[in-house]
Amino acid sequence: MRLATWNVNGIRARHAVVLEWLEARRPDVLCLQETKVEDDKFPALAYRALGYDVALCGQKSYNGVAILSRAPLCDVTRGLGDAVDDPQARFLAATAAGVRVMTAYVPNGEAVGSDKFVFKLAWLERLRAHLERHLRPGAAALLCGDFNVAPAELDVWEPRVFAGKLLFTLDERAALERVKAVGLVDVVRALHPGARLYTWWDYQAGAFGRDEGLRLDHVYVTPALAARAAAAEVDRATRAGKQPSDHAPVIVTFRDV
DNA sequence: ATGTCACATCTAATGTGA
Repeated sequence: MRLATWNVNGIRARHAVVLEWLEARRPDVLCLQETKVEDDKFPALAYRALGYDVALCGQKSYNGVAILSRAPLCDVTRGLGDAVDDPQARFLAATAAGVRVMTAYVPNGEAVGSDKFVFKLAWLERLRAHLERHLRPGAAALLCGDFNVAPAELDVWEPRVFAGKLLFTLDERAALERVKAVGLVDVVRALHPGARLYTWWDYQAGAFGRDEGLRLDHVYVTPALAARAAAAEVDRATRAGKQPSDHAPVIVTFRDV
């Protein structure tokens, strides 16, 4: 299985780019974040025409996640399924070819210490609790998406600039670490220890040209899947191309899945 | 230095969110 995750920053604004990319790269599964559209306005027909099944969890204007899969999707669940009354469309899970695929768009947090920052930390804890309820030891499962957290110094272009800043605070990194600690492996980092593999660059100030990026998009997998991980890449060419999202696709290949 | 996008709204310039 070849799986990709991509924060597209608006599926309608990115439709032509995503279609062209899908035709060229043909991943088995593509998880999308920040689709920014209600489900009945998602351009699902075009993806179905390319042979992809489509599962959606969207809303008007903001957030929104989707899973596209060449194998039929089953057991689709939307949201974290806890007691919190939360209208934000940020989590979707479905099973594709026997693999439980979960995708998340973690809140950005706006500013350190803000209400949205507090919500972000609480959301990560809710995500951890969801995984604890649903992940089974030995299962083939993965959690991918835009986590809006750079886990380590290697994942920010200048650690001194980012110390204590949004996306890199110790609180955010600890909350993400607790998610991972349910029993998941950061498979891109496992395959590329020591590599600078940014996935997001600010649209402003020529950040991409200067390679001033952050690694915010991650693929976490169970040990069963980690053992089958053969390759991982960040598709920087797409970020460099026309009408880019500010995030690049991350692609992971698993053998015998 | 601010530098950019996407989306919504009293369809044109502005606010919100990232």
